[in-house]
Amino acid sequence: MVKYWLMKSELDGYPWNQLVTDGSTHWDGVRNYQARNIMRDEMKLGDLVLFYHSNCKPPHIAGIAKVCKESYGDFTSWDSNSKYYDEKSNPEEPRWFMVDIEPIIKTREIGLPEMRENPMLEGMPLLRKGSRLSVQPVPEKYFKVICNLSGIKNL
DNA sequence: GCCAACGTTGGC
DNA sequence: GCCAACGTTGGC
Repeated sequence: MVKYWLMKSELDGYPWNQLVTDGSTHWDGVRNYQARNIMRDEMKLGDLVLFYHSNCKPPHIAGIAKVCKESYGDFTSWDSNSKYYDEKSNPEEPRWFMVDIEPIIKTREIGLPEMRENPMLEGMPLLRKGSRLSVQPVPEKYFKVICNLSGIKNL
């Protein structure tokens, strides 16, 4: 059973185009337990991911990606040179986890204001006040709406 | 740059 | 286990 997710990336940090250039990437640097638990326990091979650009005007969905490797320890967490270093994490007992994703298809840029205005998206976790989770679930119905807004028929 | 909404830390 | 202080996220 395929599940759906949304991952936030800053436009000037790791944008969609970079993911396309790289072919796939490991989602390192998540240091929030809720987001970690989702990656560690729930994201499975083949799950689909809305790739969201934050910290830009307007914030928007940029593309759809797919989980191409399930969770493993975030190696930046035991790299003392990394800005994501955490002394309490190590390869034997990783405290932080990541998954790999690969790009599937670019969407139309669907801005946050447009999404807020769309009654079909009412209740989507991303649109909740104070929603800060960088990795979050997307109920299937909302994912379908996003696809429709982009003219994407079959994935 | 502001600030609301969280999440984390640490004293008690 | 409570909660004040502090830090971060991220829209605006």
